Amino acid sequence: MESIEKVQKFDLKSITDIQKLEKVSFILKTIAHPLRIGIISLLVENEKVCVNDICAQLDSEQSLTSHHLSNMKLAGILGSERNGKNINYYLKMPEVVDVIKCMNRCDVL
Amino acid sequence: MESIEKVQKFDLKSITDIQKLEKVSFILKTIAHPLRIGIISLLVENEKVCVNDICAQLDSEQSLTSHHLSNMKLAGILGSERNGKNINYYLKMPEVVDVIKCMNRCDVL
DNA sequence: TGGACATCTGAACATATGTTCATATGTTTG
DNA sequence: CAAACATATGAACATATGTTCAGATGTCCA
Repeated sequence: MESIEKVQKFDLKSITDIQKLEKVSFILKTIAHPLRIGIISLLVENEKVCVNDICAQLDSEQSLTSHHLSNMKLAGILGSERNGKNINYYLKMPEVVDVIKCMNRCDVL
Repeated sequence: MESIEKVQKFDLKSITDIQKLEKVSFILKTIAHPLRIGIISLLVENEKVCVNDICAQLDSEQSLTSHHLSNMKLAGILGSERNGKNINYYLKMPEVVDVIKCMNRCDVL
């Protein structure tokens, strides 16, 4: 798909190759879920949160939340560190917050 | 899931309810695909493009491209208008461009 | 060490999404 | 009106994703 490189002519200067297009869409796909956006939102105000907190705040199932967290961690969006019995998650890719803020500005929503 | 409303305490002021969270994730999910991002990129420089143009620029299949286009149209991201034999697509939700630009700023990519 | 707590993990399943193909629709022009 | 062109559409399929459940793992503390 060499011709996708032509995209770079069209003003999104840093998107030059298909690999980048795929990385961008991969990240977007990873955060495109209500619960995940909820989690990221929590991480805007709170530097770190543990699964328990998230479940309490967002009224979500522990196991499901955990699955979503490891998914986002795997994708490089979150990091985690154990603190005693708890495991805290933090934002490793702060840019995703801007993405959500962008969308949030959307009139049509 | 009433407690998702608590998200609004956490700095993303305009995300107040689960419906909004779902709308935002719906839009993100809709654009999270390499070809679709390619199409949106084309629409940054070119106000309108037809399927034929897209297929030529992005080296994509006509039918597949058409499916993606109608999907994005259905989601309210694109609009279309016929011009003779061609059907031109245009951006109806310019905010998605900012989303891609945000991601593009991401170091980690 | 054993029990309570916090979290993860993997299997199983339901559902959604992307892709291909063959064909239909609409438009222009000779 | 027929042929050529541009595009849409629907069925069928493969694959990816989200969810639930039951149980495993790791940590703390009496």
